[in-house]
Amino acid sequence: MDNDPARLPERLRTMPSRLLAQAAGYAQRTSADALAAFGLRQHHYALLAALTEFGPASQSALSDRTGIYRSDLVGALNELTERGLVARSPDPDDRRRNVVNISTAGRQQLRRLDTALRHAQEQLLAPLSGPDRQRLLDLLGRLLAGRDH
Amino acid sequence: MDNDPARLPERLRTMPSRLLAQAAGYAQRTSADALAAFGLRQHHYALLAALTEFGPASQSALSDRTGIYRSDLVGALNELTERGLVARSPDPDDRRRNVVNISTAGRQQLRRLDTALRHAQEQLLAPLSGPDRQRLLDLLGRLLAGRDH
DNA sequence: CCCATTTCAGCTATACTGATATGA
DNA sequence: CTCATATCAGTAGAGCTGAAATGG
Repeated sequence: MDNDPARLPERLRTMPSRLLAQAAGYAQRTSADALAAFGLRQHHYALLAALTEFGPASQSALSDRTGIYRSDLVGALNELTERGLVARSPDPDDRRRNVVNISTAGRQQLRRLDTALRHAQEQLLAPLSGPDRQRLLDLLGRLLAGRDH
Repeated sequence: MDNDPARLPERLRTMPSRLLAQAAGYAQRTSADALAAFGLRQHHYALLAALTEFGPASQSALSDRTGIYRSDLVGALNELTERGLVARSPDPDDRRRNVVNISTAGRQQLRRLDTALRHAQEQLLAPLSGPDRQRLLDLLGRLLAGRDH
């Protein structure tokens, strides 16, 4: 039998990319759970956020503003449309495009999601003091700013 | 046309779980690329690491020691076996079990992977000073230590 | 009988690629 | 003709669930 405590190999325990992955996985799970209570996923939230903050946009612009691939956007927008949270209409100025608008219901839903996500982040960061939270965000920001790819 | 710089909604830019996800994604990509040069993935590395650090083990024990699900382990071990990096043999003491061993070639490969991953982590952390790297790892560790799920 | 181990078959959310039809 | 847009089809790695077969 294996009565050993579940040890992790040192190589894995100390690898920065692993630690980051674990922390991010935990964070994603926490946020995803909060959104799942509304039957939505991260893509949906990102789209609602982009639409309220920047106004109506083409799918191409939404892709740029959320980082969601154009191909994945189609499905996410279909789901938001089914739920009445956004509306797609053809752009009269350029008939290749759709103009996507957030609805009143979409704005209301976004407010609820904001609250739920605020709680999720709070729970997530609970082990860290205010200054430590800021330090963490700062360090992550600097890590990302230094990317080459 | 959309000549706007690719702005991100503030909600997304400032959400801790998003920042973490982005940093982790970048880190994972960097490590995965290093492993892909050898035709391997993270699961393979984790398994080779567990086998060298803790010695031969059943698949069940390997699952505990790497966090890889038993169902996913099967395929990863098949691939390692095909490449001659590990060997599976039935456990004489418990015929439900396989004993997995790392081969000499597996040990050699692991050394090469270690080197490649060391470079990847170095590149990843390049924007941070030594003390800042330590602070980041410490903060992530504390975040993970405070989990409830 | 119940429990552990391995394997198989499947699903999910996310990231990503390539092809196609339509229109600028 | 070339380029942009939206859509569709498909791939990939990783996390996860459930069921089946075998054996303790």
